Amino acid sequence: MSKAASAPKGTGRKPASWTQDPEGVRRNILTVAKEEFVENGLSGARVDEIAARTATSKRMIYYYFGDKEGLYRAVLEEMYERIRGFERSLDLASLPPVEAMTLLAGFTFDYHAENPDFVRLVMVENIHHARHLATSDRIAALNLSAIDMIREAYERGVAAGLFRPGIEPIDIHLTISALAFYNVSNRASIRQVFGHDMGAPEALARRRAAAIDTLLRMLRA
Amino acid sequence: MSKAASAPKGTGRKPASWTQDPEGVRRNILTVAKEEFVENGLSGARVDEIAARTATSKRMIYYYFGDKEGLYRAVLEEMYERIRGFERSLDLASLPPVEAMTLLAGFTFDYHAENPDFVRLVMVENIHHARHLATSDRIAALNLSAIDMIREAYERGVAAGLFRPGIEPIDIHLTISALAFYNVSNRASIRQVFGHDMGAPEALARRRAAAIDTLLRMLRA
DNA sequence: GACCAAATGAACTAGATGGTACAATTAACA
DNA sequence: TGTTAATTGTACCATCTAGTTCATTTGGTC
Repeated sequence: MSKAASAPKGTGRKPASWTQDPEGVRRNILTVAKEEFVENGLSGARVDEIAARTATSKRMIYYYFGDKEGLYRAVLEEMYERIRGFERSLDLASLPPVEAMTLLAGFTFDYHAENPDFVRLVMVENIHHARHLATSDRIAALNLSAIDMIREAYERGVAAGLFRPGIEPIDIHLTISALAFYNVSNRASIRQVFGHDMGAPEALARRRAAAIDTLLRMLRA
Repeated sequence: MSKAASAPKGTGRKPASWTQDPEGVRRNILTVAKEEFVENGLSGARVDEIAARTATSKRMIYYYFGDKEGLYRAVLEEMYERIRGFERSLDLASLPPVEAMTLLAGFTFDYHAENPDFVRLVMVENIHHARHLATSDRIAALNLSAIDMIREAYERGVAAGLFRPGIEPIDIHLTISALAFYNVSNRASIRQVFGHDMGAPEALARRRAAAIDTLLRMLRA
């Protein structure tokens, strides 16, 4: 990936003579930082630990990101921008209403299941009352469009007599998200309390089908 | 509540001559600790801060709970035991299937909405991979019976031709919990990203109705 | 009222942690 | 080739933090 990350592996120390690679260093830091924040949260993550696992030094973290919170915010912003990219790639408008909703629910479920890192970071951010989302210009400029996409497909469905009227698009989104989010976010406690492993392929597949089915039943006229 | 907590308010220091009150001190510590862990998580909470807000001293925290994790575990155990108590108070078996499910979904939704502290602690514990739930004997002995209650009501519903067969009780539980948990756990980020305040009474009421309705539609034959 | 275990107070500490000072090296460009 | 801003390395520090030491007081028991 990044030049810096692939350069000196064994020692962890750069040679006396090195080559500049701002972007590489930045990426390398972000990658490691994400893992740390995902695993330990904002308060639990250690700057020294991040620095140690990096191909560069603690000095550079502060050079590029200012402080620990700045680094955390950068990680958060990157993650949300990534989602935004996936979201844009979905073309619900070209599908019939029921298929559009099925696709959206399935995609949302899969994205959460395949990206527990995302789920964990959102949990961490919520523990902190989304204070960093609130103060990030990059995220404010993002304009997540999930709700608009849902509204469009839903209204087509209502017009076609497939969906019952009177449902708020935000409620559709919340239902989809809740079902996708919960069994990733709470996988550990569910396993402890009920002895049920949500990570197992069969459990996951059944849950996926249930999520889609639940959504469609909620929408149907 | 506790004698210790109500004794010397202004100064925070006990008089030269004090009276022993083990249970009061214990309760006082647990109450303050819960607030701190709920607000800042396990890593973010500060033992000194907890001690300062207590009517007693840091010394007593370590005397009664061993270490920070011991205190956290005690808070967690108390919370789960409280849930268990509420759970037992529900008498689904004496209600018709549909009413039983409606009651359970409504109760679960309300409990989460009214106890964001509970939701936040569960989030914190999941960030830590439920490691403390796993090592707690008190919680292992709890035998949460939600699943059994659901199975009983569900099977009666199927027998009466009201519910469709083939649904796993755990899936019913997961659907109920997900819908109740998500809009409390993710309230902050939802508000930032979508500008939608889940705490507002109307939003909450609509969401409550949607949760119950969604569950019943999922179950109906 | 002497004795002892339980309960409590006050001060202290070793190590961790976020952050910095200072200096050196590199790369772009006149 | 000399100048300069952007990058990077090394060593360091002030403060915070979990946990402890040592001594004292209380309340029950014989």
